[in-house]
Amino acid sequence: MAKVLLAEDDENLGELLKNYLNAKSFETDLYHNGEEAFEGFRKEHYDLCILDVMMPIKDGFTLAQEIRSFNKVIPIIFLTARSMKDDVLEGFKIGADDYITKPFNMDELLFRIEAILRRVKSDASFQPQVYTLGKYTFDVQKQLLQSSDASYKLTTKESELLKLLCDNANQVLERNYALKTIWEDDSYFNARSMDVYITKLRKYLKDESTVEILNVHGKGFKLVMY
Amino acid sequence: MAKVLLAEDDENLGELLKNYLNAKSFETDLYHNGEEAFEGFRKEHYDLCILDVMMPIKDGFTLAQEIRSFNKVIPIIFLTARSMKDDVLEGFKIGADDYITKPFNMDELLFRIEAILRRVKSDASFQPQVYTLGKYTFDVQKQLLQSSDASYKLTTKESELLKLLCDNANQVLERNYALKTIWEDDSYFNARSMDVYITKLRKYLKDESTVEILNVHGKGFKLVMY
DNA sequence: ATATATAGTTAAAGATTGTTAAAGGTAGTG
DNA sequence: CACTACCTTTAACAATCTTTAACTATATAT
Repeated sequence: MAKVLLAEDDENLGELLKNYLNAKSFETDLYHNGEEAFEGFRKEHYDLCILDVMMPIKDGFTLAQEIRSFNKVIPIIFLTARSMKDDVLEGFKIGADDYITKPFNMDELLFRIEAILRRVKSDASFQPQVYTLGKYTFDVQKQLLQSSDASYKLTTKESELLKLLCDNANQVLERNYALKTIWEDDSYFNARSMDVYITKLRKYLKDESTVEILNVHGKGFKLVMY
Repeated sequence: MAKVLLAEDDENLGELLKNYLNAKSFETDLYHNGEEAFEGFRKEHYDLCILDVMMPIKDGFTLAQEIRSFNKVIPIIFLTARSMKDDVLEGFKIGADDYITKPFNMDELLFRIEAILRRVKSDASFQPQVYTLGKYTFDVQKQLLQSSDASYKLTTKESELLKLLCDNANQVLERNYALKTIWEDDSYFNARSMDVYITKLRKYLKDESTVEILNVHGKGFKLVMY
């Protein structure tokens, strides 16, 4: 069950799409402009974004840029009425995964959504994702954190949390976002559980002084690397 | 528009990849062994390297090592045969960013390339912000204020406020602006809280006479440096 | 000069986070 | 099923960070 963020200012088209996607068992939230959509993105956890390019207050490209600054991997599909090529290129520079030109067949959109999710999923399960943390390398698939001195087999939660921190290196990883991504819901106890895992991760990294997990009071955590 | 160095001894696969990447608007140069590739690396500027591990004359790992000795940040992706397992780890110690196992889907390779370039770009846009305050240096990311005599780990709020003061060094940092930036809203209590933090910052800086936080009555504060 | 608003300082209260250990769950094995 | 090993959550308490409160000092205006 994937959660979809839909940003579309046209009320009719928006509702139509939302209902269609819900019927196809994508839990879809509709926002009517870029600003609303970004707020929603920060508060909830989504697996995929569908953004209209032309929207009031904040356009789709700007929105995508902001979303990318918080999440480098979430798939983004643009809806564009214009078939202008330059705009499309602009979108891909920001890190879009696909675009679809209005008017379009909804089945076609569905097909593309499924294709992208399939690719991302198979990619994630097949492709090694490896981060460098000072002297350590962190292999997400293998859940392995190792240096020449030490090698730690991480648990699922440890690994998921460290991956999120790495994805947001040198920026604040917000508590709520992490909780909704890893724990599904942000409750008091899950938040405490997360704190316990932060302690565990800090222990693993304690002998690498160039990597540190800082707390940002009331907001979340920040993985800083020098 | 990114330039890609591709080192692959298999003529068919090499040309196929080159054409594919060119079509995806990556300007790709193909080299047929490690030695050629290294010469090319020295002559041209590339944004990313894709290296086959098994190549005649000079293998991919050795090549990567040489490339790394000249450039510590350029992303390197290895192409490896499926059988290799421990060898792959060897590659990461040299500083590879990712590896992909043959046979692979070209779309998946493209996805990895884009993901890595996105990451590198956002890393590059992150420049460590360090201010000099007399004998102190203030590292915003690390939230660290240190001199040869003392080192203070700043809290989030202390750090945010000091950063704003530094950004507005020798000019007035207005109360309302600071409150709205750091505390989200300017209320009586937040203003008082800010005053408390000004006191804290002054304490940290008290033994550095060339730096001072002045009050501008009714307006805000000014960080003056001589 | 005196009143009033603004700022300085310190300490306590309140909120969040850090840490450790025990309890509860889950998956594998004999 | 019982046993084990490991992972995750809950609980309890300590430490730290932020806000509030109270009191003092200074600046500005009447």
